[in-house]
Amino acid sequence: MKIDKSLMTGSTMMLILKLLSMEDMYGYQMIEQLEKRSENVFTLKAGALYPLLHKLEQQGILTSYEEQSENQKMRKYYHITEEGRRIFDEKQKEWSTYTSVVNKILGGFGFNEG
Amino acid sequence: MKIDKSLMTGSTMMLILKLLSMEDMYGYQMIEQLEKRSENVFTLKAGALYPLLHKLEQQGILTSYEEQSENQKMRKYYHITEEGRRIFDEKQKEWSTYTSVVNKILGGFGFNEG
DNA sequence: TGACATATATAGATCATCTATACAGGAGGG
DNA sequence: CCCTCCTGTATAGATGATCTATATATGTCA
Repeated sequence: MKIDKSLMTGSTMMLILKLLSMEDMYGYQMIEQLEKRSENVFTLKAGALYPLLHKLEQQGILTSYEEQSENQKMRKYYHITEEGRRIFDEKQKEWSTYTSVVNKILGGFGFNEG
Repeated sequence: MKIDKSLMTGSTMMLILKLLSMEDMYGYQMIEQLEKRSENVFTLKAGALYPLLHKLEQQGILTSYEEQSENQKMRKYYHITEEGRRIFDEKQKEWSTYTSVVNKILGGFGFNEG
């Protein structure tokens, strides 16, 4: 199922941090992983990802290092910092609050409740 | 708890349609309701709401009519159309898909899964 | 040779939201 | 009396995250 792109605004960074909290990854790999793990719901574009990674690196949330792949191609791996893990925890809490509030509203309520 | 505004991008319209699927409301009332029902998580700004309502009316998702309040002040009430209810159903399904996919990714997964 | 996948990168467009501001009437305090 | 705040709707311009399009470079497969 394809979903409205505007819905994922704000959760992209959290998902990237989730991936990196498990293992170091390079950009292209993150795109593939998100697509596969989400059953094609998330098709994050390269033009959105790379600027985001650069920004997170500038903010000290990620660090990067280069490594050659088997076929001699350069890959830029990203690693989450301690600060990054702290931010990730925060984002996860925000996500939980946000979704539970929306679900509560969607669940309906009587007119005399509040 | 205050959450990142970018998270709510995309769900605002759905929440407005949810409110209107229960009863006709005027703009200011929607802002108050969302704030109250969400325990201050959603503080939708007037400058965001009114242009959105106008757009939804243009698209045939809402209709509007004017009514005087007790103190003679004009209020513009909005009513959801059949088309609007159809769109709302769609949005709810998207929301459900989106959150379950994100939660699945956040739930973690082994490295040999897919 | 030509298309396609891998891999990173930037420029400019789009779109939903924000802040700031405007108008207008009523309530309350200094 | 004036100032501020609350109700109520509205628009202009800024912001910020994402998009599309494009660029570069190499490897593979037909």
